[in-house]
Order: sequence, then structure tokens, then C-alpha cells
Amino acid sequence: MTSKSADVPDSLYRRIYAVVKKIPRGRVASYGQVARVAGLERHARMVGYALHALSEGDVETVPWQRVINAQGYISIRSNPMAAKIQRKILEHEGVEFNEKDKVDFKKFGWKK
DNA sequence: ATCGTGACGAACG
DNA sequence: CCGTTCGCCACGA
Repeated sequence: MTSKSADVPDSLYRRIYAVVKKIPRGRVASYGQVARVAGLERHARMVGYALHALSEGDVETVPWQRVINAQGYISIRSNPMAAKIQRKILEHEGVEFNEKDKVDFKKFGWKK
């Protein structure tokens, strides 16, 4: 079979979503970490792109809010409203933000 | 097929 | 710690 792309009936995004689903409640992971676990080492941007493209259906099954940038900050730019919601949910899950709106990976980072 | 864009990140100074 | 630059590459127009 020739399969080049084929496959990936689920495509690249599906693969990324599968990893995000593994992040436990009360924890956060960076885009780069998710990419790495998904076998996409240098594709952190693709992870962000994938989450940005979440369908309304997947948005309820994929814990997208648990993915933040490597600096510990929420990274949504184009949608300020979503960023606020993201923080709200994370705090509800027990993740804390310091006075600079930053999350400490030492305490809340996902340790695979 | 080319081009601009972007939920990123590492490297510099 | 802060701003800037550069590399990566799928996606949509």
C-alpha cells in the first residue's frame, strides 16, 4: 500500500488531540511537550494550530485548556475571551497563577 | 504552485 | 528578566 498520507485517517490533529487527552486534571503541559510526546519534536506550532482548529465537538472532549506555552503563560492571542475562559477553567482545576499571570511548571507541569 | 500567517520555542544580548 | 530574531511547517487564500 502506498500510503503516504493515507492513513492517518485521523490526520495529524487527531494524533495531537490524543496526547492532550492524557494530560491529567490540575496539570498543564507546554505545546512543545505535547508535540514531543506525539512524536512531532519540532512542531510546537502545529500543536497550537491544531488546538486552534478544534471543532465544537472535540472542544468538549479535548482538554485544550491544559496546554500553555513554555514560559508558563496562556498563549491565546486572537481570542482574548477564550484566554480568560482558559484561565478560569485551570484555576477551577486547581492550577495556580502567580501575580504575573504565570504558572509554575515545577508545581503544575505534567510529568509524563 | 507561491505567499503570508501563527494557541511556539530556543538562542542571543 | 525583557525584547528581538530566527527556525519550523501545515493551512487557507
